[in-house]
Amino acid sequence: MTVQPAREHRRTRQRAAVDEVLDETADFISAQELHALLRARGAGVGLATVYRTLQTLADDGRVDVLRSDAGEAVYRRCAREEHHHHLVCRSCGATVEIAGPTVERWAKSVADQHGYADVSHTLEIFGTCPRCAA
Amino acid sequence: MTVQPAREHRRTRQRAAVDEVLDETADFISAQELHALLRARGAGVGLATVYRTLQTLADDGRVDVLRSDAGEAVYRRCAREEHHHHLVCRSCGATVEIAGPTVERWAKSVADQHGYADVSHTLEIFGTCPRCAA
DNA sequence: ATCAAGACTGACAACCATTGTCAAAACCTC
DNA sequence: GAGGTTTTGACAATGGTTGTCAGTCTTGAT
Repeated sequence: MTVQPAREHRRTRQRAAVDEVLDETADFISAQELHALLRARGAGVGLATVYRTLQTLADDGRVDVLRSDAGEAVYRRCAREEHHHHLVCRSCGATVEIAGPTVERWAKSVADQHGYADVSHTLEIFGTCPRCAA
Repeated sequence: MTVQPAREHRRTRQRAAVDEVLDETADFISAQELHALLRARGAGVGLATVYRTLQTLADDGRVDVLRSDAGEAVYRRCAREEHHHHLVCRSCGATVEIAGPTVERWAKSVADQHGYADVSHTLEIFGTCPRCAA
């Protein structure tokens, strides 16, 4: 078997459209919002397709997913590939990516202490950004 | 005992029932599960009431809420009142409460660095507990 | 006890994000 | 192009959660 870099999915107009929106959008966006945006923009894409595309991207680690307070899943294309966290503005959604080796180690050690294996964790920080606080 | 600091809600059979289940349950439980459990136990309580009761408890900070991977809200009565986190078994749900002053400070400082005010954060650790790993 | 006021309840409908379905369309390889 | 596979999209179905509203229960006062 030849080395398969990562061409597992086909390039289609719909996926390109979703990708484009993700590139232009700095903040987390929900599948519904993305769908509405595409429709408004003329390049309509089926809702189911939007969901499938986002899910695929998330599975491949190409976008980050987290849950809004309402429990809705929101997506965002992130700059760094490695594991990281987010500092999100509660008011406008402005997001800063955070790398926290300290926390990673801490989480690991806490889990070890209690004998938990296969550890993963979620960590998001919320606050009011400088612009919204003004 | 005459001093009633915060009797904002009435005591009813239904709320007592929900409370009881929460006391007996060490792991996070969903509203649906709680409702089924009550029904099976004979002390039926309306589903809407279960939801309302849990929401009220959560608002009052009497139970912790977090979202399962499926996006379902799950509830748990916690031992400590102060802010803390959880180490949850991915398989059986066994939960350990964790206090992490280090993380609290870290989160605060990260937020400060970026000028974010009014900071809060969510942090949960998932893993496989010793018993499930066996 | 009794009562009135209003908080609480529950069966059911309504919501809404998300997923399943499946025939038609798009795509790639030969 | 032809054939086989992947993708799409309109629509139905699912499932957790919230809204509704008339009837019931608590509570504090009488």
